[in-house]
Amino acid sequence: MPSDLRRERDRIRSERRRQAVLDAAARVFVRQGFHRTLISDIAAEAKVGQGTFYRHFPDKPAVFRAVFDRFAESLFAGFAGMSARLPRDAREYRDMSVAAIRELAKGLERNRELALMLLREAPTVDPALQERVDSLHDAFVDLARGYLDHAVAEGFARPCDTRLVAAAIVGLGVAMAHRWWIGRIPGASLDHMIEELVDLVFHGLSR
Amino acid sequence: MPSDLRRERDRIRSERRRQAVLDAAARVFVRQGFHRTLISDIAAEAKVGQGTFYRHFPDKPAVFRAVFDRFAESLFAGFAGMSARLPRDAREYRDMSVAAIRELAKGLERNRELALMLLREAPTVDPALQERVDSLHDAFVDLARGYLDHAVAEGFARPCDTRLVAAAIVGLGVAMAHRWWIGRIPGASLDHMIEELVDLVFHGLSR
Amino acid sequence: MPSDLRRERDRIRSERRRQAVLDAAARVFVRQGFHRTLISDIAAEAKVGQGTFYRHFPDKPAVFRAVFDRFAESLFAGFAGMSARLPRDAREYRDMSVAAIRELAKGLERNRELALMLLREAPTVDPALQERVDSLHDAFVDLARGYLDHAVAEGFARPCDTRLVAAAIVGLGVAMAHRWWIGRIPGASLDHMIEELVDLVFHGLSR
Amino acid sequence: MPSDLRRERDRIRSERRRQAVLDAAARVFVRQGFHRTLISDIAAEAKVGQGTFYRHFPDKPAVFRAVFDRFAESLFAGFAGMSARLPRDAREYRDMSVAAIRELAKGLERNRELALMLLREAPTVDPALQERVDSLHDAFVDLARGYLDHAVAEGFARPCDTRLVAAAIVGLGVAMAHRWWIGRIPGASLDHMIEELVDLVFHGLSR
DNA sequence: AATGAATGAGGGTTCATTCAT
DNA sequence: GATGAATGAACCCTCATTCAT
Repeated sequence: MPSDLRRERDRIRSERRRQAVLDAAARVFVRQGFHRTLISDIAAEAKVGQGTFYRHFPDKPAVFRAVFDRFAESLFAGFAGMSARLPRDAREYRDMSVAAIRELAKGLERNRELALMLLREAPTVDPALQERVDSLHDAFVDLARGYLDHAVAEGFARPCDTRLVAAAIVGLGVAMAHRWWIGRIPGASLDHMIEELVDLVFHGLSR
Repeated sequence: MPSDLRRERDRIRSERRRQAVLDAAARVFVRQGFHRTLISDIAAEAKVGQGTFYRHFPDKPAVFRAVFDRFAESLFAGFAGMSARLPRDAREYRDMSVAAIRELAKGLERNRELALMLLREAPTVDPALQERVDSLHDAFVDLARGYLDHAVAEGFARPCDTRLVAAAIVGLGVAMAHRWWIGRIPGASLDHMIEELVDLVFHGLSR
Repeated sequence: MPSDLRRERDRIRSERRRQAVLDAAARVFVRQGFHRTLISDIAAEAKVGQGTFYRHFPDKPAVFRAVFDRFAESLFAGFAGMSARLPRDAREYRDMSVAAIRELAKGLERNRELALMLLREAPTVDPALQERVDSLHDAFVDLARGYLDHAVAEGFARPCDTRLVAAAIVGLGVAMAHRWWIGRIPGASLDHMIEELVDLVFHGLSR
Repeated sequence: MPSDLRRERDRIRSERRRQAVLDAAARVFVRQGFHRTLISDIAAEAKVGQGTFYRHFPDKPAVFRAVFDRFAESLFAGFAGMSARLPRDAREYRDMSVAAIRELAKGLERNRELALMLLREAPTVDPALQERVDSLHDAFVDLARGYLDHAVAEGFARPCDTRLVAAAIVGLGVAMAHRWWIGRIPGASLDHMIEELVDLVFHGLSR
């Protein structure tokens, strides 16, 4: 049945188009921000007609949401492979944290402008987007809290309100990443910054 | 030629009007965000004609900037009276920090929605606004760093990269305030949160 | 009775004000044209408040009309003294024409920018103004025709459709004045131009 | 990627639309003048949306300029075929002039309202338009001067400042056309007027 | 009477969305 | 399905006119 073949080919081509528009949208959003971006800018960047944009996305917030979600997924995908082995003492715990954060930072470095843009713009796009940003944040807090609970249970860290501390750690991390990316942490290497921050926290949690 | 008296009375009345428009703008921005706010919304909220808006502000970004600046000034004004006495030991240092932060938090509580809005919207209004947010942040980092340097000099705190740590503390503070305000730190009192965070940092900086 | 005195003084002062606004309006119209001129421009130029403008003129077209009428009157006033003696031969006729036109030109030279502006702008202000420009033109045609009829009657000029020829002479005159003022008649003295044109016409009307 | 055929068809359709908007603009300008005409008037007259106007012209002065330029071109196009043969004596010269002017007048008769409007409004639209009107005038003066120089060289006309006289002739012609069109030359046929004027000038230039 | 702040209708322009080809 | 011209609602801003002081 050739029509099935044809249909499949069309589906693939359509999906490729959608990705192209999505990529273009991400680039333009990074360059101009959400509110200064016109549908025609995205279409032009993707080298398709404006009508084609509407075949793949119902409106501007929708394509922003798609950009955001794709980024969020890639972020978690980066974590999936990481949490392999649990540390056995405080020292190992600290070194693994440094390594993990370094890895995360390296991965983000490629998309830092995208990440910055999403952090900046998402809360003003839509209440829905605002919610998603907060949920993403929560997800990281939950992740951190899991590690922290383990550390407390194993006696690597002093007992504390782990939910609160996890939130603090994530908040600190996001804030510092932000300021690092916008160049407001001058005269320090990324590695130095990471070590200093991890030390601050580990020291702060030591028994 | 109008009398000086008349001119002065007009100036005062005009300033009152300007404040009324500014207040109205702040309320509408909080309610709807910058981008969903129309000039006509602001004028209606202030109960003046649209033309009156333009007598006092050249455009929407300008009134936003004015709202932002007024808030930033009130923020610093709140600090002016605080930094009276320097602490003489780590314990006093810790207690004073808790007290100061509590005070700050209480002051912000009244304007929390405004603060949230500014934090959220400012970076998408204007490159100039983005810069101002970052500078405000920097100002707090400098402030924190001053205290920190003193603490290290006096031996209350271990030596460290005070610039980095100050940035971390401010970042952590802003992030937690943010999450507290949006209700993502459930089941904890403000006082508990402040103490827990101050302890984390003080512990992290103890010798 | 002091109130009569007072009333008279007020009337004089009001009239002075009116003239000041009128002068200011003329200057601004010359500088910017009718359509680019705001009431506030006129008030500022006259150094009075906007409200004062409306005490003396109901709106913008009205003040333009007043500027126009004042100019038209001064134009005719200039002629009043001129038409003293009628010429007795063609030669005298020609010399008197040159002298009269020279006089007229000299008088206009002081107001040439005003004249140009009125010529340019009046037809687009108002149908009423358009009509007034045409009537002014007609008045000059009638004047010219009177002279012409006399010249034909006396045998200085060949018989012709004097209405048509008078219109042609005035049209030619206005057109040349216009082009002279805007600098499109380069490399000729005013006197040379006048003589050349008068000669053309007198030659054209000679028997 | 659209086919060449499609692109060509679109181009033609777009050009047709542009002409429709241009025609509509000319009609509305004639009816209401430049300054009383709204973009929405033009769009309504052309039976298109306001947005469509902006697809073809950036603003109101631009469409006026286009109307003006199209008229100016058609004016010159009318002349192209005319200046075929040069006259061999004064009589022929006179008759050819009458014929040419009659032809020109007939051609203009169809567009007399447009011509009047352009003459009236152009100088108040834009400094650029003012310049264009003057240049158009100059072009006619140059044309007339060419004929005049030839006439003098051949001895049909007496020596004179041909530039000045050419300017005078064109000025006279434009002024009379204007007054003819607005009905201020009552009781004379067009032909009579033309002959009378040509005679005046020819007589004026005869040896 | 003079002032100039206040007003809001008016009009230019943009741009998300539709739709004929 | 793809295109981009067409649309017109939406919104910003101006400025003639009014009016409280």
